[in-house]
Amino acid sequence: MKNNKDLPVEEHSGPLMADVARLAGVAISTVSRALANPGRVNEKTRAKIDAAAKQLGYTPNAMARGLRVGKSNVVMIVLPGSLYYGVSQVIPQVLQGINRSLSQNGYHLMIANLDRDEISERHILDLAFGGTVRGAIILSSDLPVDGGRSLKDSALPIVSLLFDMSHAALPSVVTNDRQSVRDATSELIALGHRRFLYLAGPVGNYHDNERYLGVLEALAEAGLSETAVIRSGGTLDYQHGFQIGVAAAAEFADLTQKPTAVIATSDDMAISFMSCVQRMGWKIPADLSIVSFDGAPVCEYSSPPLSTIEQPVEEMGQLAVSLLMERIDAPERGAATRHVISSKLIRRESFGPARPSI
Amino acid sequence: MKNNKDLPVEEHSGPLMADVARLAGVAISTVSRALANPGRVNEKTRAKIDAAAKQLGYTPNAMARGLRVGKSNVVMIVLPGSLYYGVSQVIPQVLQGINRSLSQNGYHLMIANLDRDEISERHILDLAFGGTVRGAIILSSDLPVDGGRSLKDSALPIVSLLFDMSHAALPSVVTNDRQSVRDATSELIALGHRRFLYLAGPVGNYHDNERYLGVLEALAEAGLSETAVIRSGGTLDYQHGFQIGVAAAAEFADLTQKPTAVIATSDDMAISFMSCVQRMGWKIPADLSIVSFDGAPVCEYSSPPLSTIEQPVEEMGQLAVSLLMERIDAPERGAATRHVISSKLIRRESFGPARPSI
DNA sequence: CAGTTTTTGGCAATCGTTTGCTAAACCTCT
DNA sequence: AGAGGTTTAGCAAACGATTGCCAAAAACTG
Repeated sequence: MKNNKDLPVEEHSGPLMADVARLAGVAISTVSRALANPGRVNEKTRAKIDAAAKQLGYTPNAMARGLRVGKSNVVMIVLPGSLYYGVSQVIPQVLQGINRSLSQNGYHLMIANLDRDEISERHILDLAFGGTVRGAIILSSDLPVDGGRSLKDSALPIVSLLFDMSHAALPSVVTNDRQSVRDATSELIALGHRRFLYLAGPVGNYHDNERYLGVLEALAEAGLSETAVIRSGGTLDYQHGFQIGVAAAAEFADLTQKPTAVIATSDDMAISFMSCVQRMGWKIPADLSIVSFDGAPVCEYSSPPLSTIEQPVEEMGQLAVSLLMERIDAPERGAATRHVISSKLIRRESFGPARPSI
Repeated sequence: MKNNKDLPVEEHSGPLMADVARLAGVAISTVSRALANPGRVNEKTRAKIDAAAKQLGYTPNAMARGLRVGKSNVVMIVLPGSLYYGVSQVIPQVLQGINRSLSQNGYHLMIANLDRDEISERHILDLAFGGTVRGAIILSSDLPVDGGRSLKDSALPIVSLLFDMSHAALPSVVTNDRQSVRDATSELIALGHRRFLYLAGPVGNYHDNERYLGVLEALAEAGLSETAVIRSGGTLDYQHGFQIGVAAAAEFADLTQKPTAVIATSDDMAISFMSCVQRMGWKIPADLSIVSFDGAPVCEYSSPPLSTIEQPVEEMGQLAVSLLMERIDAPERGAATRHVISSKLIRRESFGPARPSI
């Protein structure tokens, strides 16, 4: 094993556990036990070993360990297409929170982008089935499939974030999209608004569904008809939020009976919508109230400052991680619970009482 | 090897290469060669093997392969603290571009957050020295150190992105911060501006240095004194861009001799500054011209639309990846080249001729 | 059909660590 | 000093793939 015959160099990599053992004057198995198990080795020798390891700058080979014990310390996050883009900052904040929590648990974060193409799906499945990752957090309503393999029937612990996938047996961490939009809408109704414009995400999308239902519920509760709200958009993905807002502004300009309040499902849409509509001469909030979703920091600095429903993404990310840790530690496959963390409306100047008449 | 004595179950993981070999009726070494080497095996048997692999849903174990061949297919990106936050979207776009390029090269992306604390530095070094990652792209001007280990003297191929670290023997991909700011400043001078306010990033920061130098160079070229520019900020990190802008607005209000043009080193600062200053009654661009840096999409929708120097971050990310691939393939340790990709000023309504007099 | 080339099959070593085992070494306490 | 209990050494077998080697088999060639 250590008879490196007559090969003088071993440039390939750093010091091995055998080197540490030799320097510390102990057996290799003792080193292994000292570094991994807490109590199985005497304190004095452990100190000796630690010193030797530090002196050599020894770092255990993660792949060798992973291969042996059959597990890795990597978690992957599956992100839909380019959900980056724009301003909403939801994804970066999520990454931030998740990465921090994972670090504290001794895990690393790997990014897997779920584009529509076959190759990215295969990559994700390779990670999942190739033993590279120990668990996954997904931000998408459909799991990748390739050939005979599917994330769904992998033994990998998975937690869904932002999307409610508890029906698919995945523990899910979501915000109360519907309720928070419903509350916001009710508030607008209380301010006298009776006609609404809803800026939609892609039709069929979980968030768009929920938020729109929130609007409808508020209307119903107030005894208003569903015709009180006009849907705009629905074809583009959230990543094209700005375009959606621009298009919606044009649509708004053409309406004969103008709504007095706008509910946007992302800050991007709201920002570009507001900008366009102001350029056309409408006053916010005098002519038109606007409320949007996400809670991007920039909303505070638009003119007027934009009211938005803030998602506690960092907190959600942390919860997702701790759920994942539970699943990893105790792989009992029951109880796909749904955890809701409430968003809250940040009230700013972009909305106010409805204009008396239109 | 395959005499699993009398253990009935092997739930641990999916099918092995041995299973594929058995199903395809070939030897295990043939399977290995078929899946890795392109030409070493007959086309017919390779097809048989592929079919068997697909039927079983076989995925090679990445850690076993990695251990054997001594390399992984993971690249890590080292991000400074929480550079996320805000609106500038530089980081998310960088991640996007890098991840896409890496995927095309068969690599995966791992995120390593370089917070100030010791634990995160250790994590990064564990990744580097533990054989987990094959290369690194860093977005920071200082490399992590822990105990006797330092990224600097690891054999890991590293490429620096956004920061010029060619002096530290790292190939670097940067934009022409200085030149682009200089050009923008010159343009403002040509419009009659003679007094400037510069919204600074943290003092000592590479980008802040470069961009400020750009301003100074433009002033010098026009025969103006350095006193023509007032620096504001310099204490907070870029992640607190909004706060910097707010503080700068207050500072601006107190100035007895007002500048007529503002040069901000990030979009965040510019946005919050503009918002505050407008609220105080100043008109943009009539009273004050503003130009900022980054090229966040949202700038198009502020009021007035914000002029900004757009960094081609996606392109820079791609270049960084291809440089890294070169380093990986040919680990000759020479030529730490510096690659510059030009940013360009996007002219919008936030700047114009200087107000006749102040 | 013999001779040559291409393709496979087996075998075995290897990557660096973990872990079960037995026996030896050490320590503590009467 | 010997009993009883901890620790450690040393050995060896994993983990799942890659790879060099040689012989066997198959496929071509003339």
